[in-house]
Amino acid sequence: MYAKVIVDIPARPTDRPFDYDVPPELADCVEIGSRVEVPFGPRVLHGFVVGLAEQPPEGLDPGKMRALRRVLDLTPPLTPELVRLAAWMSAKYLCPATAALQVMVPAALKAKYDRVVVLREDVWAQRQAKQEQETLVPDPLRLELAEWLRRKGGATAEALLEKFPGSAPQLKSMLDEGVLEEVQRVQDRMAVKTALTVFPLLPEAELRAAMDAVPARAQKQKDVLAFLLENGLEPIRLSELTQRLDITPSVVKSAAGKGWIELREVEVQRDPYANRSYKRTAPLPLTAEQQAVYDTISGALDAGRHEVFLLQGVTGSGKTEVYLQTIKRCLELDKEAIVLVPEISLTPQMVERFKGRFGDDVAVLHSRLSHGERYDEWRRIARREVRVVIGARSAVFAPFTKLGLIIIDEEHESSYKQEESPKYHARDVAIRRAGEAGAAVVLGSATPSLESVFAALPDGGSRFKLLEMRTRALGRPLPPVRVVDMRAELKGGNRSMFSVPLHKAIAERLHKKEQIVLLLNRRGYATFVMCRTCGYVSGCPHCDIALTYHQSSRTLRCHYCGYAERERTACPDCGSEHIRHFGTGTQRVEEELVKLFPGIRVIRMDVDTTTEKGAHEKWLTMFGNKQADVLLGTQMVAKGLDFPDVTLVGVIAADTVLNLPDFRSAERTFQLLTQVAGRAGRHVLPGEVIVQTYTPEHYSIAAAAGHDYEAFLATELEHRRANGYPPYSRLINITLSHEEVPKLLRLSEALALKLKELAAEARNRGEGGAAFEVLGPVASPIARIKDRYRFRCMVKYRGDSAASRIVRQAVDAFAEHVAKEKLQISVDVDPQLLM
DNA sequence: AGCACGCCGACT
DNA sequence: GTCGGCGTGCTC
Repeated sequence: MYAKVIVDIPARPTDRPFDYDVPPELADCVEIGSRVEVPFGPRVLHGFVVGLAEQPPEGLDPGKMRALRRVLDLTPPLTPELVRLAAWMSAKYLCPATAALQVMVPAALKAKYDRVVVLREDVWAQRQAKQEQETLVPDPLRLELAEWLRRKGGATAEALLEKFPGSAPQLKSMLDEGVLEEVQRVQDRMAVKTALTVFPLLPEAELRAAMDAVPARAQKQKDVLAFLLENGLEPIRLSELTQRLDITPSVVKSAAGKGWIELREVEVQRDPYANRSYKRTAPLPLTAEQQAVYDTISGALDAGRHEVFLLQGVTGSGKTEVYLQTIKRCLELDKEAIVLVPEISLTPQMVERFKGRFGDDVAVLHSRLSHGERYDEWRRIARREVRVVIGARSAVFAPFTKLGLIIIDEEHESSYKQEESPKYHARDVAIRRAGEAGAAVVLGSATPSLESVFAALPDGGSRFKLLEMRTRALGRPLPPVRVVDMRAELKGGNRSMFSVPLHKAIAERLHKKEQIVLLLNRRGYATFVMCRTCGYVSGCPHCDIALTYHQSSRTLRCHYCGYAERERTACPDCGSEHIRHFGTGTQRVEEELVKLFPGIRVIRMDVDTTTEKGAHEKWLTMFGNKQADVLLGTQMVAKGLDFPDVTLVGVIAADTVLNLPDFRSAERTFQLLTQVAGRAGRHVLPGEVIVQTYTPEHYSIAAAAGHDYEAFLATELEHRRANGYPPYSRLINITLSHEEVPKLLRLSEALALKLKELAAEARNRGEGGAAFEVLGPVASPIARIKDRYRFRCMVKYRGDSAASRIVRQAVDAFAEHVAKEKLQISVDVDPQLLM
């Protein structure tokens, strides 16, 4: 048997399958999706099997073929379906196939390569003999070194030098002589957690007899046997047994020595939710609107039909309940379901609802899990122990085989796009995967992305089916939104960051002991340092970007290259001491709140206060317990929170995002305002929203204030159409970088030309490439990172997928420049951030 | 991506 | 004469 293997070198020349001979003893356990260890040139690598054949591959000298060394897992971590999905991703997002495969498995399965020094015993023995013959005095350090390495079986050079300081010359000479050899070792990071478990060895009658024969002075051992008999001879964890009987492990070990029981290492799972119990909840009765939506989706589920539903429901319309019941239907059909939520809304509140409804049938995947925990959750999925997965972006790759439904909550969220390679969009991957599996997709949002809404319109080909829920489930009206013109406030002499109406509303809520959510809509939430005398801003010497201030270490750091410097007390340009860091903004708001309302209790949520693990949860719980009056934060307070006593939502400055040079800025502003407005008055108490802005007339702000998605949509679609932006076109961003500007400019222009040529050729052959436009090259918004200058070409196209192919051809044509002239090219298909 | 192979300058 | 610089080419 022969296998095609993608090796884990994410580079262009190795981005293709390599053929290997499968030795007969491995033939039974190699499958498509298996992780294998293969020889590759002088090295040993990990790879994924993507093809199997009985016949040797054609066109390859059979003498060149080498054999798989081993199969790394008992069962393949990927299904053939996921392997096909990876191939599609590789073609669509122009990433190496191995990058797509790797992103599908937990990090614990990623190979870690390290170089270790090992002793060549044969060569060493030879040298020893020769030295003895020549009666030379051996170097004691060499002897020690060799002996240590023999015992340890190898060590990294660093570990060796740490153990034997000053042994560098010996190390070097021994390597030169071939006594020591440096080899590459592959490490499996997968660590299965085990626990010692007690197993009875004898059948019941014999065990009982043994117990009766235990002498009185071994009372504790007797207790152990009694306990096991009482519990029907069930194996039990050693830790639990010692705890229950209040004995030490030595008691159990003695008993094991008598041959009554045995202790074995048994794999256990780290269940991060093990110590919590969830109250089981029953489905709630659906409103007529919810019922209609449910019926439509379950129609597709029952028929096993692939269909994409766009569920647009106002905030508070009860989308989650519809999800839960739809999943239930899916499970009744013996199919599996994936739920994607933005990382930020994967809160305990959300997890609780799913655990409460489906209990142990749910696995939760999110970034707060440790590698080990994540791996364990993933294994529960792979082993078919759960049928529902809820998680962030990468949960779309859950290794299910009977997938019936994928739900994407808050589908407009930009966090579904991965910003590192592979730069995939979970929504598009989900639709592709569901298409192949015959599964339904539900995209839920109160403020769907323009792309998705367009896909539901006849103009967009009616690829999605629109389902609407226009009323809130608890019958509460959407809260009134009051827009305050900050220009007028300024004219009226109010220079504070709180307008008169907001100030008054806060005071009122404090008086009534109701709660307030304040949003400071600041992008990047970065703090930078500026001189108030000359305007100097501390920038990174290697990148064209301002340094950000890190309070914990009192340093200025670059987010792009990691450069760091100490906080300054004087301006390096003019020497002035009026240099200060401009806080997150939330800090300043907090200060002013405390000044204006003495005694006010504020919880501030921003990067400074939420980096610690579990901090998020802690603050929200405190707020939920009414230990604070105000929850003040950045975007993170806008999502998914549900606190009954919140009756006021204030937006300090609505237009900060609006002024960014990105065609999606109006869309983002509208979405954010709508989301945050939805936090108010969700329960009995009526809510109110106050939005402060310098551009109250902007349609995104006006429409959000009127809860009028249609109005926003109409204006925005027209705007996009007029400018040829998505959804009326699609984009591919190609960033080139080089250390020298002239060369970079020349190569960028050559690439743009090549793209145009290839598009023209494709058009002539009738293979697509229509409406394929190349914009640029222009300098990237961040014109330099890590001392490399950056230019970008934007490809704007309509319709089919030929564009990815054309871009790939162009990039391939530049492979030589990449290799020889240190040019770097990075491609982002469907970019979400143009910055 | 690594690593080997291979071809030209400053040293015992 | 040799050691070693890193350019280029290959890995089933």
